Amino acid sequence: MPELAEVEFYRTQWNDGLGKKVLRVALHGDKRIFRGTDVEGLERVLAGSVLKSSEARGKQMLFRFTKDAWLGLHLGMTGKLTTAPADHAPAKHEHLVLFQKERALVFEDMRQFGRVHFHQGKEAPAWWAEIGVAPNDPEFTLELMRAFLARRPKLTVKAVLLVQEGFPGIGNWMADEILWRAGIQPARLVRDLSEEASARLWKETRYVAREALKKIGKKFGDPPKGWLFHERWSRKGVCPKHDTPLERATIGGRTTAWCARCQPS
DNA sequence: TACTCTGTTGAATA
DNA sequence: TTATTCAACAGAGT
Repeated sequence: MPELAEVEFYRTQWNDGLGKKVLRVALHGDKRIFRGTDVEGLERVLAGSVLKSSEARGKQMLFRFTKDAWLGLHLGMTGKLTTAPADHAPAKHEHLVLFQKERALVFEDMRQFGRVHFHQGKEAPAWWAEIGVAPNDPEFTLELMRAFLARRPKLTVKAVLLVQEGFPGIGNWMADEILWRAGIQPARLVRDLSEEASARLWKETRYVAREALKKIGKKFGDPPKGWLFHERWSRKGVCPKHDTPLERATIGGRTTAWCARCQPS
């Protein structure tokens, strides 16, 4: 579930803990979300450190602590960040809990497609610096997007929108929303896009990213009325513009919904 | 009961 | 190097 805007929303859920010390760390260190992570170091260093700040880039989040400690989080498909009372007992899927005096900062992830990174150093970890420019960033220019498309000519447009190096933060529902608004058939190959079509793709990518951030990033909830979002889940979904039934297929390995009338080619 | 579906992604294979 | 497929996981729905 968590795409660009939802990630931003979840990031802010730990804001109450900013400037406060972590007294104790509870975690399920054998879970998949910790794969490749120095769990022992994470536990030892974060206990006694103070949460200083946080930032989101695409679907990634980075929390900065004192002691030069950095906690990177990815929510996968079912990850959530919440807070709980200080005496909270971690539930089955609450794999990482940072206890502070007044509250517990909770990371839960039922299906464990998410990920926890721990890093200690003056600078942010290398993987963080390498994240691409997200569509809500002013640096996400038409030229930048076209340069990325040029390297993926044989992907379908639907598939290319899901490649995080080029479109950080875009996930399945946002991709469908963008293509519907841009009037592009999702199974179209990238190399067959006209100049005009790629310009529309760029414009709508930015629009959907910014609007979603505005509406969902602040206060969790559904996108505005009239978005394809509200129709694409249901078997009986119809195009918000013409009420024509939506087409459905697996494209780029993912369930895809589109309107044959709005997106003929 | 058993089988299918799911908003992610990254490893293995071609 | 780039594209495709499948598995990791847990639960809900049919």
